[in-house]
Amino acid sequence: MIRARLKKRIDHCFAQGTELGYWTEAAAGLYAVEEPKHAGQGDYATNFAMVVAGKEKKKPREVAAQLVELLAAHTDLLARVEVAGPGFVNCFLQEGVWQSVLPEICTAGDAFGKSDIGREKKVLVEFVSANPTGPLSVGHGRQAVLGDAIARLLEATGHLVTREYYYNDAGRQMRVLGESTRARYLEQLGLPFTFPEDGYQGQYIRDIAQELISEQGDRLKEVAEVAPFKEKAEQVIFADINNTLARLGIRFDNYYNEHSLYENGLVDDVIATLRAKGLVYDKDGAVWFKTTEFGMEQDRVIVKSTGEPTYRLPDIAYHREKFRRGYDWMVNIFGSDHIATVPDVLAGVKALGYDPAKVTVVIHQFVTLLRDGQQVKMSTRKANFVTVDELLDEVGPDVARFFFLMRKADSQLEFDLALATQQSQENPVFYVQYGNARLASIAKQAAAKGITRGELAEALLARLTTEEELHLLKAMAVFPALVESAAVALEPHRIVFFLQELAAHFHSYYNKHRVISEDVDLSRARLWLCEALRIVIRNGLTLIGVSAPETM
RNA sequence: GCCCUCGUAGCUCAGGGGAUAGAGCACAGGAUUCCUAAUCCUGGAGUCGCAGGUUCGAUUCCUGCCGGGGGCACCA
Repeated sequence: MIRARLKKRIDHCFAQGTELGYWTEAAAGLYAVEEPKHAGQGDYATNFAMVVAGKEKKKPREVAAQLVELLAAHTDLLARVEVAGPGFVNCFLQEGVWQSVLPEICTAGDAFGKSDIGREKKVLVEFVSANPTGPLSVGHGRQAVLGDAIARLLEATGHLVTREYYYNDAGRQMRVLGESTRARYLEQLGLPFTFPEDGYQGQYIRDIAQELISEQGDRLKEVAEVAPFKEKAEQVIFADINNTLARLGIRFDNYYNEHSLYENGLVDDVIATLRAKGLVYDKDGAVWFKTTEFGMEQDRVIVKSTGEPTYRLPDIAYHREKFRRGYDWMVNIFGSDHIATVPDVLAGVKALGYDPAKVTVVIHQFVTLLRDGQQVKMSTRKANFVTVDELLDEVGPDVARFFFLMRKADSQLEFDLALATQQSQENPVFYVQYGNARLASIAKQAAAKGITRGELAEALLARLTTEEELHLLKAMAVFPALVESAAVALEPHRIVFFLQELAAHFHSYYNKHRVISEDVDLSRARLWLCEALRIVIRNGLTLIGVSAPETM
């Protein structure tokens, strides 16, 4: 917020300079105002002179001098301006500027960090989308938390968000699930059975079979259809998945069933539409989509010679429905194993006359799980995977969420169970939460001693002048811009890193300075500082769906 | 073979066209008569995978190579 203020002034100087003939408008919008890495280089620095000099073929130092001259009129904001290094202009703010962030934060409260840059754009965030064939694995967990945090960021920045779970309960996978369940059912009744070659081997299938036996007895032993087994399994597993998601604090607005696309003729309609456009042809008994028309190496089958569609076709139909439902932006969270489906679907969208640029796919890499220092290889079929439920039993939702968001989506995430469980008191999430608890405790202590913050307008915020206090004020001032950039980039890990840094600044401050002292004015100013910190930490934690306990 | 992605401190990872590349863990030492020690302070640690190119300036962008992961089906 302070940076934006300074940027405006520099933009103004740029315009003045063009009028004065110092430079042309060639460098408009190309220079930046940023925070220097090192102390002594000012509160902010701009590469203005280097960028302008590059365009004008001038010497950066000369341009810098001209900018300094123009900035001299802004003594209300700037105390001092220096030219440094190859031509950086370092800006030192007037005292009191940083303190002005406190009233903004404290007045905004829960709203601090929120914005309306989304302009009520309708966004569909699709994530998890696991078919109900088994419990959610740790990999799904990462996706669930990532998707939900992205949705929270978008909501905080003024987007109208729908969280959607796309699933299919009609495909081959589900048939195998039903057959697996029937096999276990017969097995547990002591009857002859054949377990499907690629069946689901998890214990949960046995549990479902047992449930069927206690509900139905052996009444299903002669049933030829797989339907009753499949339906039972689906119902139990979906309930389980939803329960897991609820434990993570994740709730979907909509579950979209792939099967409904067939029932409503939407899949056939895609073929018909593409065929009418000449983008589909028959070969070897299959139906092909001319993806080569969209820059791909080969055409793709969308209906197999058996008459069954491939996954691409309903995926394309589904995405068309997203457009038809009126979304302005579609965000898909996929695991890296689904990366290959993306170009096909985007080509389909384009072929149907919609703008693929409105679809953003966030690909996240796998979770590598370490148990006892050894990597656990996971496979859904063989059921030797760690479920999100098991993880939650061990570490709880706050730790799980925080850990899943500690890495950017592009990076593989190493989840060390030994670290997350046995040494949980050393987890970074507690470090941040402890900061919040300390802040709450300080407020309580102050109240117990009869010291209140008093009116914000009357607080002597100018008393906040220590290096640590200025660090904290600067850090908090960045928060709204951080939330915006994290939302636009769909990168919630930035919030996690910010929180860790802010908490570190606060813990350090706490150990060096006393908030509550004999100096009542100073105490009050510092209590307001703490109040602002509490707001920022809590708002940040809320963005990633982690709780902010007041005692620990 | 082709496509995507990653390669930064002993380990796990941030960062990213600019001025001296950061954090946590681990390791060593220290801090509490006082607001929660789940905290803090001090210390060492790096050819930013390799080689070219673009640029006033590259760890960051481009190309190639090497290495890890994922994907290239009439599986999803």
